[in-house]
Amino acid sequence: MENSGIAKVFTEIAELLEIKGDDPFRIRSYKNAAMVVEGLTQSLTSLYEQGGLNGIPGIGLGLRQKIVEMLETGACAFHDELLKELPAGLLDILNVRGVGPKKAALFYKELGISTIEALEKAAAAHALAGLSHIGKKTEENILKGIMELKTMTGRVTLHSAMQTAEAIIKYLKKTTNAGDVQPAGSIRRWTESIGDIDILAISSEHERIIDAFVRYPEAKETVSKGDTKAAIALKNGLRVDIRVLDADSYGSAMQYFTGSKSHNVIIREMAKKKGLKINEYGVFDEKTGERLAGLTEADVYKQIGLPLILPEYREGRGEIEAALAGNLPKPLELCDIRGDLHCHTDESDGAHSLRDMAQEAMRLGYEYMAITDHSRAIGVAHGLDAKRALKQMDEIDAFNASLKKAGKRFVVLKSAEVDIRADGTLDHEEAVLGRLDCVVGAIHSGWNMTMAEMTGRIIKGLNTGRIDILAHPTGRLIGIRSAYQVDMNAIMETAIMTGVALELNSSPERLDLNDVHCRAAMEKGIPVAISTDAHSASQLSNMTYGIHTARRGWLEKKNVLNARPLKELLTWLKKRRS
DNA sequence: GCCGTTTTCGGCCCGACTGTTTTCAGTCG
Repeated sequence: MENSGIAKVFTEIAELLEIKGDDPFRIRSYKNAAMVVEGLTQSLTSLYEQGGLNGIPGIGLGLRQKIVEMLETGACAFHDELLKELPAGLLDILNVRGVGPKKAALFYKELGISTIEALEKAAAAHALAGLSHIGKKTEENILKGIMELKTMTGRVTLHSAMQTAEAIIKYLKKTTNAGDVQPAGSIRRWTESIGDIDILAISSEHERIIDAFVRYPEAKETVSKGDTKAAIALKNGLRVDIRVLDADSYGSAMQYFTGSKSHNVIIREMAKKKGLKINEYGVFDEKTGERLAGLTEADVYKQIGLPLILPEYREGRGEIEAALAGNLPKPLELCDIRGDLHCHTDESDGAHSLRDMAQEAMRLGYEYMAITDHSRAIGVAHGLDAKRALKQMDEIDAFNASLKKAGKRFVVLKSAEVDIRADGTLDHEEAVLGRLDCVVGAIHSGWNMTMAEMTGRIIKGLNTGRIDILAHPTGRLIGIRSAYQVDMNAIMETAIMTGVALELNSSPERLDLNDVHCRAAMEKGIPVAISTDAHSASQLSNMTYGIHTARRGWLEKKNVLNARPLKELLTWLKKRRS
């Protein structure tokens, strides 16, 4: 079993125990374990083989035994037992907004409801009202919740959520006198996809802000509305939460509202041990009630003996332990990037010429860029055959010469995004490969290959010794296409052996490597190339998404191939060719 | 079920909003 499968079992156990009304703290342990497993940089299988299952925080004896059981047998007896007691359909019912474990248990016990369809029927027939604490309004909300589930857009890319958030913030600033309105939550942590948008507004006129918010023209309905918080559902299906607080609570409010939940739970536990209480209003002495901090986030962290932890690190994945030990990564900055190593021109499927792309790269302050047009296997992208590739290289040489003559300190690297064919061979001949400064290998076909086939294909490609960077290593498109089946651990081991760098593709639809893979690469000492895969000049600025994803993976400047100055990069490339 | 310079037993984050109630349970983040 893979980590994600094990995490899913733990989540389901937690949910089933909730429906059963089990000990809430036991439930929390299972939920926490699911998140811990999800954030591990190594597969549990390999940890188990190396005897490394001990010492994972949040995984004690009981959970460890269940992990071993799942690795050895592929199933968890406790999970199976619970599913014999309770129908699996109850887990679906929990996805209906407004229905939690208590109501699901009530409907099941009293009416035998165990599927969403049955729940919908019962609500429509007014069979629910009359049960304890259930009235007409609850029935309406359940029907609404089911409708919402059916038409749900699901999660959206960070990029799309940011645009929506910006529009709402602009509207609020225009229509009210809010001092400060900012995105918080997962947007501020730069998670790869967003389930709902969180906005924090600082103002003393709470009511005015809330009123304006629920009247937002793109809002389909008001989900909830109170004195300090409200929620709306947008016409596009996204949900937006707002919280309005006074200026002196800015730091604590931002800290609270940025999350993540697991990070905040740890922070508050730490505070409690120190006799403090942290909420969105500030940090308080638990005994005297005296307010000790709240104006800035740094003050909040300082009260519990921590330095300010950047939002990207706040996932409850060891950042607090690292902060205590003074081992937090030095945050990567956009200005650390010296060049882009994956860009297309109108020679293949890009929109702009070599010259236009280079000019934009220079404007961004880069020292270099690699032009990586497709190889011929990508027919739809007008991929280059040997003749065209060699001709493009001549053009790049001439262009570089003209830059040098003009006194410009900028170099275009002769490069290509070469397909690794289904049989593991490369889609350019030696005459082309031998003349390139930098070779980016990529998979663009055969999505249905088995894990063994795909992994073998990529490993064979890397073992040709011709590939310098493996582009978008898992091939996923966020919310559109899941990653192909591939053993990333084996790929990384091959990358170490062959000295190949892995790409963090900064396109908001890709972000591939993802954060967890980035961290694994960092731990293994594999250099990561943060590239945009730009198909137009403006897409070169997608680098920002790569930077923040890299931060989420704890990458530092020293881990990033294209944070190296040109001279060092060329030395690295040359060494690989000798 | 986890965890420990207050504890190996007894703790385990915190608050807002809704709908159902006559003071609060359930849900959510």
